[in-house]
Amino acid sequence: MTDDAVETRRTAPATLHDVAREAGVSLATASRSLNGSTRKVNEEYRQRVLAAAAKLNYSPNLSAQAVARGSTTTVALLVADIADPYFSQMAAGVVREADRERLIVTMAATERDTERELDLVRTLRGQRPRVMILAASRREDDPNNDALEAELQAFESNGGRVAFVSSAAGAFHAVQLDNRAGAEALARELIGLGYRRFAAVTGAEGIRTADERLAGFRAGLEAGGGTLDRIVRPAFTRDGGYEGMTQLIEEGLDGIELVFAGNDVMAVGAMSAIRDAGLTPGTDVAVAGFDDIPTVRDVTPPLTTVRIPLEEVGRRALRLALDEPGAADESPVHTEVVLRDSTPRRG
Amino acid sequence: MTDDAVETRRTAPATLHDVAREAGVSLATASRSLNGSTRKVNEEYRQRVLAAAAKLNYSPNLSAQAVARGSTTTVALLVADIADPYFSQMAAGVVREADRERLIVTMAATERDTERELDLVRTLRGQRPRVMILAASRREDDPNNDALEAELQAFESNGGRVAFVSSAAGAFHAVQLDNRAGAEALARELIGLGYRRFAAVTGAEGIRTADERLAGFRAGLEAGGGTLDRIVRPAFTRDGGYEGMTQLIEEGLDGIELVFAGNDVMAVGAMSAIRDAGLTPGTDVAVAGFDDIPTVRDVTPPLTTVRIPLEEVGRRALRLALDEPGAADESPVHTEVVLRDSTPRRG
DNA sequence: ACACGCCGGGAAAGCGCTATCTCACTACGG
DNA sequence: CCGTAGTGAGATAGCGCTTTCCCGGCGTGT
Repeated sequence: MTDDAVETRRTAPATLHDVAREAGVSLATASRSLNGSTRKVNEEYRQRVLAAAAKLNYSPNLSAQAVARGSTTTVALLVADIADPYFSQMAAGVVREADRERLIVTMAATERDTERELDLVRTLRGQRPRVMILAASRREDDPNNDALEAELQAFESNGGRVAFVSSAAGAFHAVQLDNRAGAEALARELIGLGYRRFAAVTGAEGIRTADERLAGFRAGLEAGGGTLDRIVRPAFTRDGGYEGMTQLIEEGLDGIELVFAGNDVMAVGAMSAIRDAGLTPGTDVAVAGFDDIPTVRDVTPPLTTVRIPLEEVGRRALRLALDEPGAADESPVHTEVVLRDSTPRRG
Repeated sequence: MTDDAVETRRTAPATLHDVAREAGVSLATASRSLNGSTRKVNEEYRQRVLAAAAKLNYSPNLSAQAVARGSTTTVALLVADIADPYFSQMAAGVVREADRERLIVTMAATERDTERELDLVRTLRGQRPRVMILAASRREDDPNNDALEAELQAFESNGGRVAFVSSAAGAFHAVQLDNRAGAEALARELIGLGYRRFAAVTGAEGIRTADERLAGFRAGLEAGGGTLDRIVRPAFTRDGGYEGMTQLIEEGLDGIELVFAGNDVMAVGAMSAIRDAGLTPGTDVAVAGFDDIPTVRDVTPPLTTVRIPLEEVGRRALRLALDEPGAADESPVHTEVVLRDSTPRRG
């Protein structure tokens, strides 16, 4: 009694060869019947092949097809953190659009480590995906940037397509998020609501997204006569927001009316910190974020933020990579200030 | 002047053959040098091959490897909705564990459509993944269940591994979520806090997760002398929660002290509905959820819920599929009631 | 000194497919 | 009635790899 006898009989998957034999046709005919070949095939044969395939529970081996065809049906997606709503919303968009194109998405997380990112790009390149979408946040001065660019360049010159999600992506196509303009518009609106004295809680210097948003916000304030009195730069995460806000409170808010968080998860963390300090967000100190992740409608008070249509961003990233260069819409994604109760009009 | 001349020279990726030629060794030696073969290869040759590979920016074609080896390094993951934190947290766990094993994750979303799910399983089977993880919610009586089971059975008999995330998965391995016990424990605790009259807002009948949680909750109440006065069953989503709660309020809460939502996103929606109706969640009517997604710490008041370690669930699902049968830990995942301010002690 | 095993490189046979090429067969115009 | 285009099925040459299998060269024991 061998081990094999114990578990369910393990059989190799049916191959096209098996199907052809079962149907009594040649390999070529079987292949032509099962996937839209240009060649016509006698209807009777076709039916025989289809029946045989069904009978044998045939499932075409995508790897073999990829090797034979010299191209895959795969899209690779790189994000910083899958559990972060910012990225998971985007990923949902990519997956949805990929599905429409009957493409399969492989997903990896850089965990915000550029070394890892480079590694992942190298590995994923082995898949020969049609497209690689890089949505993980870029850092300005990273030592790995050059290597990454080289790797992607190689990928493109081998016929792959690259799409970034970011504001600028060097030589590559990108879905442009106009962080600067969005933050600037937000600042103006807040000034309009009567705020004058601000602080910012945002990610470390060098994270491009964080830098751009801060710069835009500052520009908007200056134009309107507001002042950015304090800036803290903890991690670009929910806990970073909490921590940064706590620090701000401990050092004394003295007069700060509104805290601008570099993204929504930070804003949410900041609100918790405010509350834990015995203050009321919105009333004692206003809070604004960026992204408009779903959660922020449900916190109290609902958060003022800059809306980015994240799912659409994901979809557009894929389209951008798939469509003929030129045909694709490379205009910046439309962002929009959404005022909610976390920034009440100031008496 | 051809089109080719316009864009960057498009060259085929370097093949192992190219590397071998460049290094002046045979194909076999190149192959053996570049991936941990059992066979030893002369250190000098090895270095030559490595250098050649680096020079040519060689990236092994994973599809070709898969065909030649007859096995892949892929894991397929099916979830209902990637943007839903419940699933994205789990996905993050799967991806992390997969990364540890140097496996690549391909991800698809069923959008809660069992037809699609079946389709996706069929497609993904073509990848010949080592593992398929099905985390999308099961429905009790779905007409596609048999076909799905057959498909998975075929996959397993071809040497693939299947792991479900759910309470029961027929013949397949599963990471068990003890929804029933969790909900029952929650009910007991709530009774202990002084609540007696309850309503439930949960997903449609037939969604196994929803049914089990409701049954458990009911059992807990009965044991403790509480009553479940009303049940509404909208969609199993945030908006469903909002809608269900609105309905409850419109029909009159008369005496209901606490609303149990079938999951956290529903609870969050319900809290918004309560607030939009001019009431205060926690004070006017208490709310409890299930899952403990990150968001619920940050809503006001923080939500009482049953904690599921979602990331761990994802990791365990992969381990379960990868490890030798028997070696894997198939005990139900530990759930834990987390009392927060949305259910203050009563009277 | 010689047979014998071991070591490790190279040739080559696949892996499951696709796509090109071949070729028997039909149909049709001159 | 023959030559010539189509047609469409089948044979086959790959695709980029891995992994046998073969074989020459070396070290050892007698």
